Amino acid sequence: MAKAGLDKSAVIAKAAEMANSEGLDAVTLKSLAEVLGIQSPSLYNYVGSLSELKKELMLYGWRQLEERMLRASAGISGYKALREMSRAFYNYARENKGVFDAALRYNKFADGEAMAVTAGLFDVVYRIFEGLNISRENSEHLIRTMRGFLEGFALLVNNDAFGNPVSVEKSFELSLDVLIEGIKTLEGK
Amino acid sequence: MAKAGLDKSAVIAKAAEMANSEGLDAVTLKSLAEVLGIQSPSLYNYVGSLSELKKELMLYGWRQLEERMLRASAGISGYKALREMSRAFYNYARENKGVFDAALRYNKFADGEAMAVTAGLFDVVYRIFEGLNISRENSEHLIRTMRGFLEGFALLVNNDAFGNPVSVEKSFELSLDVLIEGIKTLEGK
DNA sequence: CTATAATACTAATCAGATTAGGAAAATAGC
DNA sequence: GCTATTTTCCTAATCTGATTAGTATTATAG
Repeated sequence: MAKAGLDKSAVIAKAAEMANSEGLDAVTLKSLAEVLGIQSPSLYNYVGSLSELKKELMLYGWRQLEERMLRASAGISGYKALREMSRAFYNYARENKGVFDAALRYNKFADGEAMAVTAGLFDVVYRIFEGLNISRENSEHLIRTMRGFLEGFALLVNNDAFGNPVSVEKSFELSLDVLIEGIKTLEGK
Repeated sequence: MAKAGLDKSAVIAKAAEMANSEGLDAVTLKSLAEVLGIQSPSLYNYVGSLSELKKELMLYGWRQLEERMLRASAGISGYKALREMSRAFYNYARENKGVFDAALRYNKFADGEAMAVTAGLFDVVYRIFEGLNISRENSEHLIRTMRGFLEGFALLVNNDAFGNPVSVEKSFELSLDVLIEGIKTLEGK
């Protein structure tokens, strides 16, 4: 029995790949082990349990999302930054359905880990709102507005929940327009 | 073996109750059968499988949501109606975590059934936007904006994903303010 | 009062997670 | 390079919960 030369991050990465191509529920210890060429009990050398694996997938997703969003907003500010970050979020969700699904489903604040992973992101968004002359308190509310919209919209799209043929891309852009116009009324408040 | 006097809707209702009190994942055929006082294989007289049961729970949720939202907007129009409907949605999600969770997770358009259940709701929302002199095309986009926000925000709240102590109720109200101000810029377009 | 359908049950089977115990490969320290 | 330790992997076994098969009993239709 030659060793497979795996490590924890390789296992998570393969699980992410599977989740994206076949759906989060298709990731079982059994199926993952098979793809990795080992027996399922051997996976316990890398993760403590299936639910821990899913949690790792959640953190993996938030890390990648943060990275993409920070990159997207680098060097710009104001509404343009907000828009670019939002698009980066949406694009990631579209291109990584399974991981995004995990990011949402296991997005419990309880354990604090997810919070730590995205702390940098929050800082940037607060700074954007600061630049727009929006009070800290309102920024806290607005972050929730944006999170709610972005996560909900992406979830709906990924679930094919929008039944009619109207362009989803256009809906996303118009939604950002609407949100931004609304946020403008809070400048200086 | 005296018959339990069950029927499909009683089974779904009990499953809903369990989902709300113990979480959607706590609803298994085993646990549900136990609560109903029967053996788990007997459940197959009412539902075809566990996943069918979950789908029924999803439809059950959308039906209740529709009913509450229609009631909330009866007799009013415009932004007031939009606000009341949104609050009804939010309150339902807060008070029925498990069922709401099912409503989101199984909210695939694919099978059309979910669509049929909420068709009446859509009609009303289109009418509200019509009353605001917003074009049909923009209404289609705006419904998606609202759905995205409402579903995402409620999901985040239910998952305790908002880590800081700022009032969530206030965030919800301010979010509605922002959305409505944004929508106002589309009147007549 | 019978024929049929509906509702339960028990006994099995199956899939997948997890645990236990042990062997081979890699690695650390000498 | 050699031995002790750790790591990685395996097989065998257990457990939980879904699902199927086959059967008995209760309700209901006529």
